[in-house]
Amino acid sequence: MPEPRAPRRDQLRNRQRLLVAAREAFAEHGPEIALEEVARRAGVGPTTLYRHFPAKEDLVEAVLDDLVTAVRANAERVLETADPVQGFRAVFTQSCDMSEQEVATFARLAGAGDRADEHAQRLITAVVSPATERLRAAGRLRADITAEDIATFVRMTLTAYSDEARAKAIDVLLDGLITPERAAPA
Amino acid sequence: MPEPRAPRRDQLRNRQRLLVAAREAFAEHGPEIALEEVARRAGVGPTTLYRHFPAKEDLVEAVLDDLVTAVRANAERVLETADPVQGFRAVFTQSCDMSEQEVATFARLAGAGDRADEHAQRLITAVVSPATERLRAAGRLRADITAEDIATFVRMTLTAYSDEARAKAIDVLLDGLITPERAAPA
DNA sequence: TAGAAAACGGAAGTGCTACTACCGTTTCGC
DNA sequence: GCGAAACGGTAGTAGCACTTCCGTTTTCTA
Repeated sequence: MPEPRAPRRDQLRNRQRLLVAAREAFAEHGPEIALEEVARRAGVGPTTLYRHFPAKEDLVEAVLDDLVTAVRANAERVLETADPVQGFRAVFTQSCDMSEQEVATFARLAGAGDRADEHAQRLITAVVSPATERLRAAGRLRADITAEDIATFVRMTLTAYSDEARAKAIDVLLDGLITPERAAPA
Repeated sequence: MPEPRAPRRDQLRNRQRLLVAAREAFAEHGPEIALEEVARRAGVGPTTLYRHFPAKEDLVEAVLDDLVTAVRANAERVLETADPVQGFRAVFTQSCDMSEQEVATFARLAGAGDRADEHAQRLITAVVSPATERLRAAGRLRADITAEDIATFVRMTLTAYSDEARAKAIDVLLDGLITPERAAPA
């Protein structure tokens, strides 16, 4: 069977423009904004938008992917240098502490329907999994806590109203999740 | 000026029917359900629904009020009998641990727009405030935590996916929020 | 219990939005 | 340069929030 042809440049360019426009539009107006407005901002026709993202939820998921990309890269970099506890703290904190606009956008999108919710959960789980497992291997993770749980906690903190409340929640959760160092094993 | 006439019986009855129907409908289908369907379930005409709740958000807020009523009564009863720490634990836990259906409904509604979000926050703050202040007065509340913060935490836990993850979050948060008893004061 | 006041039901209509279908035109890859 | 693929625009469908109008029924009250 023949190799499928590589995607055209204008296709990639338009997809990118749509993602950027959607991200901005969602940040300003939330997911209620009309898709035609997103298309107009991106400088493409409505049909092009629907060609790339057949349903609104597809666009929302793609924007969520976009938002998480930077966070994930950061998490991987941190894990290479920090010890398990500090690495976990950093990943957990900065997964919760994206820029204020990003947090607002993410929270609004993650609450925009079951499908977006689940997608956000999957994305965050992938981000926090390595740091969580490393913490567990070091014997410093509270018992019975899974990476899924951690992702849920992160997602929860994103729904906090103020940065202040979010910071407090992060603090309390971290305190409870990281167990104290035990005496050196035999 | 003359006393305004008392509300008619059919008005009150229809309002109640609408609230019950809306609660069920929201629980089953989330807030996306069409209002005409809610009216049909309640056995009233669409115009009657709009007379009682001019905007969909008004209906959502009213249902939230309804859902919180039982929880609040429970909280007040608990506070009269339990000591500050146990009272706080009970209020916090059962504010998070409504019946599974109630939690699902509440979470879906509380995420249904900014206005619903803020309303939910206000309601929960009112419920947890007394228990929080009593815990603070007993010197057992973590520093810098306000009743608003507690309400935020409770609301956060409602967005957890599974009952299991919610239970874990409650556990971790309670551990972090209640400070250990200090030596007897001078 | 009569009569006014108020709530009701139904139908029709507005405006917005997600999404589809069609089709001539432009842009790209080979 | 040629064919395939993506594009843009227009028109249309369907669903939903919300409004208006109006004749009918229910309820309160004197």
